[in-house]
Amino acid sequence: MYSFTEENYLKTILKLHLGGTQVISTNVLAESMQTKASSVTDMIKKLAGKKLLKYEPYRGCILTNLGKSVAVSTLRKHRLWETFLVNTLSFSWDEVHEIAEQLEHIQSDKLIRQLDAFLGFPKHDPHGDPIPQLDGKIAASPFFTLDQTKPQNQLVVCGVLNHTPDFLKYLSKYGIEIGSKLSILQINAFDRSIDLLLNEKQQLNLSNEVVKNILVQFTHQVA
Amino acid sequence: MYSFTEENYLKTILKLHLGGTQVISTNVLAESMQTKASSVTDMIKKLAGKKLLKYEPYRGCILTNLGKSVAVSTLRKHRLWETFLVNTLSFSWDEVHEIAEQLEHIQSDKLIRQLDAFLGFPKHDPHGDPIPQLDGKIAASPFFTLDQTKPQNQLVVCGVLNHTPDFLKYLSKYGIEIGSKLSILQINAFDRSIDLLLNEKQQLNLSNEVVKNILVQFTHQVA
DNA sequence: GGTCATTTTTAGACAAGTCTAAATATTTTT
DNA sequence: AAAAATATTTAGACTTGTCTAAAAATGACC
Repeated sequence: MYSFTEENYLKTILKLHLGGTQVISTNVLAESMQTKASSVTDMIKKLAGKKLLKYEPYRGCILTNLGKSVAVSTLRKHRLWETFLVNTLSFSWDEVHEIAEQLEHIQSDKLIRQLDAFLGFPKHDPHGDPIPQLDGKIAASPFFTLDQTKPQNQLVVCGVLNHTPDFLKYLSKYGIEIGSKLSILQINAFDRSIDLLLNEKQQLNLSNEVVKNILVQFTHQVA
Repeated sequence: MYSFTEENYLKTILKLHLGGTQVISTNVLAESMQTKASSVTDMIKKLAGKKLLKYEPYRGCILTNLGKSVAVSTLRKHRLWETFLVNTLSFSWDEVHEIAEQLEHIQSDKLIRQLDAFLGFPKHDPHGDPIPQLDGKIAASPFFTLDQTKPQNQLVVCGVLNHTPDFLKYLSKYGIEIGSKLSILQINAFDRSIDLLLNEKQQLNLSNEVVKNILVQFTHQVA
């Protein structure tokens, strides 16, 4: 129905919308897509022609409901495939993004329905991001970032905001993964780093840069 | 590494080779690829330039070892994905070809290794075709077509030669599937149709056209 | 409100893969 | 072995998505 490239543009615009931007400028989109502004202008015109987004020259673009539904569906496929790769094929969370970028474009509604059922209708992907449901609804994340915590909080790691392999490998090195238990010992005001106890045995200090990118929730809640 | 289109050409040429043709002519390839001869000439030149096949103008082409290894790898991916769709995601054997045509182009060696392991290193896909192994070896099929049988033979259905949804649905209608047991009652000389007993209870007559496209082996052997 | 810097669009070109129509080889027929 | 039929290749054009370089619009500053 839509090409790989069209789906990638729509997905990127959706992510920028979800990140809080109403109107997406050509340059911002070019940056996100790792391409040139002139290429973006061409593609935006094409997508506007297909009623997938609204475009005002020199102003930027906004997804239409149609465009949003295509983008959400692509995001749903991406996150389901990531879940499959980690849960079923034993990949680690830093290896799956590239492969899911390819798999998300496979065309078959039944394939995705069956995959969803096989995985047990998961609510979150391996990075803790919510998986859009069939009706297009994207649950608000019940998680918050570790830099919003207080001393003595008992937390569980639920996801990350930075998905780069470098960051994910850094966490793996310290044994931090989805489900890891964190007890906050102290928040250091001068550099906003956090001292904590990992899984009730290992004491660690994490920099603010790391802490900002870790999603957590309180221990008593259930994912 | 290679584009979807390049992989599809190589895979199609390999299938024609496996069907017994040494040198593949432009028109035959155009027919198989559902495209025009002029397009085939262009692509063949390109593939020859990449050392994937040998091409003599007006004569035809033959895969090189390099081209063969790419084609076999694509065929391996195709058949592993078909197995996954049927065994894991509950698809029926007439629904999987189209989806596997897309999935076979996903680029990740690790993905295929993990998928193979998850499926338990299957030897045959859901149509009974051998799955090429990692080293590139394609097992000769131990199966023969049902029209080569004799009365009183006890057989098991192992695959089909015709993969069209129409044919597969026809078989499904009579309850014939991989593993079905067939007892040959009589071979009718005038139309070469066969009377047989399906799964020890249902008597059937199958036309020669159908019988030619069903792969079987003797009951005592193990797939 | 005019000048300057920035952002965005346009114009023209390129690569991949396809097509039609015309030209050229090859094979078959006589 | 020449004529006719068939197979194959070439030439030129089209589509999708990209790029560079130049032109135009926008916004900021004084």
